[in-house]
Amino acid sequence: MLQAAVKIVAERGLENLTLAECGEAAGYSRGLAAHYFDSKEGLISAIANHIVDAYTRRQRADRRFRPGLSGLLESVEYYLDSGRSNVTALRAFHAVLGSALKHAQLAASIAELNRTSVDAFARGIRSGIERGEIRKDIDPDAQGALLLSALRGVMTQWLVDPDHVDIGTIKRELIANLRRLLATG
Amino acid sequence: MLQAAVKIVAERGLENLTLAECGEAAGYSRGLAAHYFDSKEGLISAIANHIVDAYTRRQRADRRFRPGLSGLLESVEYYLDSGRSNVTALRAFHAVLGSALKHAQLAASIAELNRTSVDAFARGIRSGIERGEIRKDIDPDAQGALLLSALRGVMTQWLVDPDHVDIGTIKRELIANLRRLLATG
Amino acid sequence: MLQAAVKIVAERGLENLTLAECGEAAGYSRGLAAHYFDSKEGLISAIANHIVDAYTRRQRADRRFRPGLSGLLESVEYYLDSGRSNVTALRAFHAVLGSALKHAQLAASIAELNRTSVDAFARGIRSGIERGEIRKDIDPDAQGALLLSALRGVMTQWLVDPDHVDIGTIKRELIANLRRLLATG
Amino acid sequence: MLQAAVKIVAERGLENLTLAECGEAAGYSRGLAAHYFDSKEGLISAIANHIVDAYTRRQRADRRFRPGLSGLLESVEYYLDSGRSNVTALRAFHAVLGSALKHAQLAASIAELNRTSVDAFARGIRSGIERGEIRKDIDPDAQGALLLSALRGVMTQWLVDPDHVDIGTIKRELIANLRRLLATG
DNA sequence: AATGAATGAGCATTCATTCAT
DNA sequence: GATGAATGAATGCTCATTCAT
Repeated sequence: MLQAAVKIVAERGLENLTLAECGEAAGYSRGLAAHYFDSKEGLISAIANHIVDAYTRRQRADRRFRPGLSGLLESVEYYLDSGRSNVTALRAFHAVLGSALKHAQLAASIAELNRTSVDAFARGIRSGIERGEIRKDIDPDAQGALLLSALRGVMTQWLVDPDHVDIGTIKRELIANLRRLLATG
Repeated sequence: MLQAAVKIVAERGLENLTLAECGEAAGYSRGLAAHYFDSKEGLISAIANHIVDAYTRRQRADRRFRPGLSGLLESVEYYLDSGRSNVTALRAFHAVLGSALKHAQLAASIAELNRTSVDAFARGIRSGIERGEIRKDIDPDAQGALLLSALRGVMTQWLVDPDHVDIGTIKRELIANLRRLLATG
Repeated sequence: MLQAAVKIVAERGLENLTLAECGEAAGYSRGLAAHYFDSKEGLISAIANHIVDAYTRRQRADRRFRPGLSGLLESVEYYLDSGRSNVTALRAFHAVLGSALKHAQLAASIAELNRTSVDAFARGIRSGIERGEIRKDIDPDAQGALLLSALRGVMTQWLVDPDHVDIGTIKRELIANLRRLLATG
Repeated sequence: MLQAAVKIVAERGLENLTLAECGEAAGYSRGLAAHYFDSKEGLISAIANHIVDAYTRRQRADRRFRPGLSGLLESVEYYLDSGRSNVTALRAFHAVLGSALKHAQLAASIAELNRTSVDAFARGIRSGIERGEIRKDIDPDAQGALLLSALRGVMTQWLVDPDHVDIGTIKRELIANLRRLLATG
């Protein structure tokens, strides 16, 4: 039933999903979603977690982050490519991100997701520093926050206007930026 | 009446605003908003435009973008500082951004806003290139898109978790990044 | 709309009245009752007060309590006769009395009604004492409570089984009781 | 399971008891009550009978009605005292009485209960008459109905407003009334 | 220009009921 | 004997919408 809901969330957002529609889209009765999730809030919470989990799991399941600068750059490329090739999951994920501020419960788990994501980039940067591939005079945490912002922001712009946002060009430019910014010597 | 609605949108999002509440919050009757805006969609459209206008107007009203690299860096600083000092407007603006995908009408105007914003940064970069302050081998449009992404993304992370996102540090790091990336020589 | 609801309450009780049915029974739309009374609780409260008011108003509107023992006996007779001749109002009134324990709000106003009703009988007794028609060695308040109990209890028994409860005989017996109990000498 | 339901009925009334809650309150599954009682109506019927039985059994179990006037007065005292000392059973019993009018099935058994109760008092009176302790010129059935009304009505008033209804005083006054009314000579 | 009455659709929620273990 | 999954109807509640003034 969760999977059936992802598509609806991708199309119309988290709060426009109704309990009845959720049950019917999964091939069950109108009342089943309410029976399982107890309340609208419970449904939103469950769906949101599922969407976030599915999105982040995909990022990591297919490929392990490799250490060092090249691993970081690969993960950046992969982030942009996988988003572009799976629009439904991307839209659903961004719908959840956009609803975080309206639901205290969601805000907490999105805040945690953000910290985890920033941390993953920061760890990649630190491993590059240890290897001598990345310069020491930068702040890994701040750079991680900026990198996550850039990646999500590019996808946001692309979702709202795919014809005028060239992910390919932007991706190349971002990779070049990172090389210039981070690479030693 | 528009102003009274901004606060509500900042707190509960664009679609959770009701026509009656909108009228009453402005000190009028429950029916006035419906009378003015005809329909819910009309209200959403008007409020969204007002929020976007108010937000972008603020960015430009106080100060004119100065040309060249230093003007670009100033505008970056100003973006982050003004967002942090006016949370209501910031939340309302991001609420509108987050609702863009669910409303075809909104999507068009947000897409235009994005193009305009990216363009403003791109023009700043080009003016820096003309002055010889910014290197030539970068793509001004892609860099504009990345810069806008970074700025909005940082504010998004801060809104959802202000205690764990240090805008000051990130701002310094971003400015340093831009100097390294863009400056000639 | 209140009047239309009384009949339903008399037939099926206070809590089995639905907002939609209430509006339709009054010749309006299904949603009007909710619009007027805001909530189910508001409806119950309004209807209950109206039923109690209508019942007690009838008791006093038609005839003023006359002072002294004869006035008291007249009011006792009238209570039993008017209940028997207006079954709908009686059933509605007893439905409200029976629901008092389940609704804190109702409990308070029924408690007040009880005090007022007991007081009215107590005052009648005291006026009889002053006139020398009623003996002094009784407790007017306790007698008032007992009298109210008897009157309501008789009607309750009659409502549930009209064929086996002979109000006429009981009324005569009650009047005779009161003469023997209260009369001086 | 029946016992577990009595408490709920005492608190929230007969029809606000749900089948699932009934099973869970007894420490079983949500579905057991439905399995035992088949339907909601079956549950209400069973619970109501159990409550009435438990209440009347208590009245008679501890003590046998003794014959004559003194036995009658004792039973009156016991009715008021036992109700006051076991509020849950009293509330549950009155909840059933109050629901009688809404359920044809219940109405029949409550009508029978009323006849039986009135009859018990009438028999007590008749035994007093036979002994020469109670005057002959009264109607035992009507007096029984009035006595039952008084007892139940006092408890009803006390339940809804225990602070303003003094059962002790009323009890003494009622006993005195009965002596004056019924005693020969 | 502004208000308020009235409507009706949409949705969350509760709960009796059925059915398969 | 007992449990749990699943259904669908009933209902309270919110709101956009319309209309009359």
